Amino acid sequence: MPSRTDAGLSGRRQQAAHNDAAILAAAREVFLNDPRSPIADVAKHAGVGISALYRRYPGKEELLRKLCHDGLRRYIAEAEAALAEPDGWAALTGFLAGVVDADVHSLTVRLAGTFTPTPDMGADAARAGELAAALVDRAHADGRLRADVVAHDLGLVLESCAAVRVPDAGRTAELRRRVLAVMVDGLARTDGPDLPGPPPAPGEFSRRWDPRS
Amino acid sequence: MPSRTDAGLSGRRQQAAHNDAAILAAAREVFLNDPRSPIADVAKHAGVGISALYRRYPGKEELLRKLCHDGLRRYIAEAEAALAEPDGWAALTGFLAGVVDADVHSLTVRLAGTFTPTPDMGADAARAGELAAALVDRAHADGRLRADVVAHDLGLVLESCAAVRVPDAGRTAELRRRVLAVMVDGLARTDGPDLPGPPPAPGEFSRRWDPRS
DNA sequence: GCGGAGCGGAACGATCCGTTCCAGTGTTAG
DNA sequence: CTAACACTGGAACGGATCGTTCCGCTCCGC
Repeated sequence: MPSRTDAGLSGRRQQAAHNDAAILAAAREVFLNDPRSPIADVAKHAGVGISALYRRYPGKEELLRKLCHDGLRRYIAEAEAALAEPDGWAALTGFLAGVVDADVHSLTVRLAGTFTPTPDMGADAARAGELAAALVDRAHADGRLRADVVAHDLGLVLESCAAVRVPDAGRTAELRRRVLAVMVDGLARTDGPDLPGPPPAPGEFSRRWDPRS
Repeated sequence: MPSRTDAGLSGRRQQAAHNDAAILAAAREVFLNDPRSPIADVAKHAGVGISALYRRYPGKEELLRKLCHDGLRRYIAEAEAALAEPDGWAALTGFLAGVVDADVHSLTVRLAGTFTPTPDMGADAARAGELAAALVDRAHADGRLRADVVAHDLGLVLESCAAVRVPDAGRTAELRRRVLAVMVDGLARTDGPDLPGPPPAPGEFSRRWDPRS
């Protein structure tokens, strides 16, 4: 065995490790573009055959689950990193920008429903919710966040930003930043009237993670 | 023949007229929920058989085209109605609210690409673009609209709002209004920094209407 | 040199969906 | 009153799609 870690491999093993990454990257790109894409498109996009894919994942569902769970973990990581920021308002806006840039919400939202979630994912989703609530609380404490904004409004904001999509990925990121800037300024307005309608309820967006149906 | 108009019919003709409306309403609901729904779902949802559908439309594509074109016409009507408003800012916000409430953007955007557009639709799309530009110009003239907002930013806003979707249609409308309120306040901010990134270019969103591919 | 891990891609079977077709039914013209 | 017939519901068909399996090949690693 060449080494104890996966680094510094050569020959066949190196190609396998490369394919690992290529398949995941291709899957992200393809399924982000259209969650119902055939699995063959992922293989083609990764420049590998279908076998290389089925060697790593038992089926399509497992691949989607992994992609989605990775996105959820990234969401949590962004939230934790943001909470390290001392300024509550900067933490919140930085978190939103990070999640939007990483295209995490597309990953989790657009893929949800295409597979049956695991209990693990439910737990992570719960943790993500707590972190988001903490970010909102801190922003409120700073007095910079519109008073009647609740934690679940973040889901609304992220979903809205994720909807922006053009063929070019880089351009998509730019346009999303633009939309986010508008929304952040809207969230920052503290002298305006109350937001209309009942705020989003907990179940309205997180139901996707219930391990059923 | 019972009458010269379609009003006041009876018997079989009345049922036919009723089916006309039921099919269109069902198609709107079903295809809005998922543009790739099978045509049989539309018939089931309308409480009619598949024949009733094929009697009215030569195929699925024509139905989608009609739905989409209707949405586009509604967009134009909303814009024209808004332009009658003397206050430029109220015209713009009223237009946005009208389009969001009517779920027009979902209708046009989510259905685009599922059929080949007609030249007529291209012309209407161009007119819609002109009206949107006029609304933005007037809001700018009032000094209430953020300076670096361009006409095509409206597409961004509408697309973002249309992304909000929960199983219940009424609740969806409420949540969209909430998101729109945030964005409108963001658009109203005139003392902030410039919006990031190059603004949306004309072709980036209207390409859908080109009668090709 | 050899065993086998890893691979590419053809083949298969199931499912889905648009469209066609046919038999039934109530209406309306004469 | 009755004979067309406009309209309908839904079964049946054929084509397309897609997830998965399988087979033969290559080339690393011992």
